[in-house]
Amino acid sequence: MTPVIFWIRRDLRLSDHPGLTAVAAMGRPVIPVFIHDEVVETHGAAPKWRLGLGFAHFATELEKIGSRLILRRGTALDVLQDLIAETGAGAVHWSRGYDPAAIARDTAVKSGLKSDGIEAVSHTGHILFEPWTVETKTGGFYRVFTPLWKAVRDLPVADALPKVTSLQTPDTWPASDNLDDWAMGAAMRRGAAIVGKHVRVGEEKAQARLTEFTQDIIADYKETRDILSADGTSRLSEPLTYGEISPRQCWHAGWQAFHQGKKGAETFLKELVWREFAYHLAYHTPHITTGNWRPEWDNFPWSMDDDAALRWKQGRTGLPLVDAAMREMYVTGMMHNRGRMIVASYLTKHMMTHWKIGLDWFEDCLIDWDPASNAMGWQWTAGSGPDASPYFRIFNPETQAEKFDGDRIYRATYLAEIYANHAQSAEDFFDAIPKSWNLSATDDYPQPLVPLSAGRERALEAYQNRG
DNA sequence: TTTTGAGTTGTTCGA
DNA sequence: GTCGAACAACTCAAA
Repeated sequence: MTPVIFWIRRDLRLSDHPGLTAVAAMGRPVIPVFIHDEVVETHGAAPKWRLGLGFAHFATELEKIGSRLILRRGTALDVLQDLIAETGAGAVHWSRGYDPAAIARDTAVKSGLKSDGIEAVSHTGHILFEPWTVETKTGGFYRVFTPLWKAVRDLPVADALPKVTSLQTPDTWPASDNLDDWAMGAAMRRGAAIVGKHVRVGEEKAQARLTEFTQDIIADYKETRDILSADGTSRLSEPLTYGEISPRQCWHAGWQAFHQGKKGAETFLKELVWREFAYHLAYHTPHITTGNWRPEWDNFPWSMDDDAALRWKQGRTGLPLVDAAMREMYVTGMMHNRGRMIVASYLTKHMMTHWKIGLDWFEDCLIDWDPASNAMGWQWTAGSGPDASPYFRIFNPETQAEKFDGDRIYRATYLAEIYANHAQSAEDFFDAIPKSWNLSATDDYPQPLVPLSAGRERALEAYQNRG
């Protein structure tokens, strides 16, 4: 009866957890371990900090069912080999990842363990449909969203599994690092206390949000999800990122709402499939996370990380809606979906700045950062990605403000220079930012960094003449 | 193999 | 103010 190591990564839940359910059923002691490994090492400030909150909370959930979460730091394979030597474990199980960094790490771990004679098993759970199981009629993977949606929307999805309520414990627990020593929030110079007011950590809150969303919000989701100041989106991206809720539970809840006649549910289900699409693309074309998905964009005259890009990061472009959205992200760790499109369009089109600058900044700031969705979203906006936006689709931040923030509530929440001390969030921004930015709430609001009309014309011409 | 229809999220202009 | 067309051409998926 040798112990089994369950390697926890982005699957911080007890409900509908195929891997954990499988090891619980093996009748052997289970040692859950989280490794601060080579992938975690590279995370941006906010995702890393939020991940720390996530597994600290999950550790307490494991303790409630009589288990523990062992913390170790180092290269994943080395740490696992050490733990196997210490505990006599004969197997390591984990939930599969699909982005290039996870795949590279896990491939090395699997072959290393197998050559040691250790059983290494990966389980499903992070996405709905395994990328290699969804194919076009001619045998390739989908490069366009709508055909993928039509292909998967009626596929069977297994029922959610019941919550794991007990795990056998080993005779002696291996030593664990002290979480505080890892300083997961060390790079959060923007003030974890401020962003901390907005995070929702753990499975219980995720389940409650799914219930609230499918009961009260989903019916009008198609319309209200676009209103910037409304509570009209699912806000499930944060727990989905860390596996605090399973996509399968979201899928079934969405279909249930749909069958109750809540029309907006279909739009929500499509959003879940967009998440699938991003992971399938990351799996089949891993370069999507690092370079232009369409190589013909490699010679486009992008600006890089210059003073203009800094002003975009600071929310000082002079376009109120762009700046409000950038500050929403800085203060809350989240940005409304429509805000993401608007700031991305302004950066890549009006400013003609490389999407990679935006991708990296989002990776540093977003508590719901997801490697696959972030890459797909930026390339979609820039036009360099699959199923990309046509070159002439350039968001006008003023028109968008009229349509989706007509009452100015969203802008007023975050822009102290224009809407003086209107809301706590505007003050929080100036408390959170680095001193080196040298910004104050009483500064004059700047003129537009790139005027809308001229910027649009310039982008249209450059995009048209590409290649 | 060839053909056909379609393709997340927009803006502007002119009738 | 409202509405349809133009903004391009190409790739993708399926028949």
